[in-house]
Amino acid sequence: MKELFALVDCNNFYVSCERVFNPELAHRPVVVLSNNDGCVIARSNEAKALGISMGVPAFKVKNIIDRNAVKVFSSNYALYADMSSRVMETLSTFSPEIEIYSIDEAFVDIAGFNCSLTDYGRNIQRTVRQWTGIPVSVGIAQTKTLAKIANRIAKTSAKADSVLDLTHSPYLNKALDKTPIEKVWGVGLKTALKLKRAGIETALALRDVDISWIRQKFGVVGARTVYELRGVSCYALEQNPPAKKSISVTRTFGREVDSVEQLKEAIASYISIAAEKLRQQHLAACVMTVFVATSRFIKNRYSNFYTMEFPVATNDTVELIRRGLVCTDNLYRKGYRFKKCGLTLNSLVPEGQIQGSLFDSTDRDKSGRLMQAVDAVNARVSCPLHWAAEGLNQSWAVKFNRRSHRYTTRWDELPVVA
DNA sequence: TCTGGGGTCCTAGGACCC
DNA sequence: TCTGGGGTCCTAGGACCC
Repeated sequence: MKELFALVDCNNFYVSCERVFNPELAHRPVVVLSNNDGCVIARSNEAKALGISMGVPAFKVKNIIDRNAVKVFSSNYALYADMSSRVMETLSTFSPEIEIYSIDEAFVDIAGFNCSLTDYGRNIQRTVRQWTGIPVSVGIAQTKTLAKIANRIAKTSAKADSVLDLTHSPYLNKALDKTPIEKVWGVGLKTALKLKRAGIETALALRDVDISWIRQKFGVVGARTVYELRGVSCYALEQNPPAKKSISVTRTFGREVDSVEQLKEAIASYISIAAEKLRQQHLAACVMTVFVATSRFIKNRYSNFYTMEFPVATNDTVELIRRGLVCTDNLYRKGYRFKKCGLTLNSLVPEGQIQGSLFDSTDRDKSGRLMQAVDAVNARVSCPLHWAAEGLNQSWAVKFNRRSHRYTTRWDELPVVA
């Protein structure tokens, strides 16, 4: 059967989440910032119109923000994650075949639907809006890449009004022609530059390019993009995401750190987050890489990483922290002001398939029960258990100076109706 | 003064084996 | 003395995504 995708994408998702609980924000310029209130990572249409670009450091647009009374929020990931799952649940009532592609996007398989696809898209849009308060746009096409393009135009074209079906559309060539090459899914900065130098500026030009030339210059990835633009699907719907191959936790400090003790607190605390993720996904890690770095923007720079292999795969927080602290000792250099650190867990294996070792003296049943107990407690309380190695006052912790309430996940932050 | 975080896939090149 | 070539596996780095 022919494939058919609807890409449902939440409009300015983080901003829209803030607006659901704060209606005063409607029609006003709003931005959401990254950790430590560093960069702009979401903008309302009004903020985009003011020329605030994606990813720009907040201090560089301070003037625009002040002059136009732009409302500024720190990231509130607890809120966004919860709103995301509400949106995804709503979508899964439309089709059992849905791929959650990111926090704010999902591909829905609508092959075999006989009704008007535009009407169907509009129905999705209305329902998500009504059930969650989040506005979405819907792009429909035979391939994921084309659905992306349809969605992008749906968002901005007044005529499309948030829903665009590009299957059998007389408008297809025009849509491709007005899509700049760098907006095509899979074409990044580098590839766009190379393509432009070859005179290819639009999605339409890329679709009609000689495929063997593309294959030679841009590899299989480039060729797939071209086929997708031609309506030949190369990327199937992935309903059951494959198991993770790596898990990382990295953060920029709220304040620079120069002592090894504080660096260790931070590493321990990120390891505890990473280990929890491992256990949630029933995985264990064989390899851990810890890294530390000073600011990238100073003269006296230092960054380094240290990789450790474990004799037996583990997801035990205590063991991982113990090993992580050894890594940190190896990485620390006196005299540097560290700005960032983190870790990646690699060579992940399913919990049930851990290879034992002859020389392993750890009581893994016992430590496993401890982890279960900790996870069980933390799932039920809003103030989770911490490990002593994480430190008590954590003066380096990430700053969220303008975070809104976690309306949907904390009893003490519920919205109040006056 | 202030510049995010978490992932995946592909490819080239080296190590190693027969 | 002459010193091949093909295959596999692994890794680092690049590019991309949201």
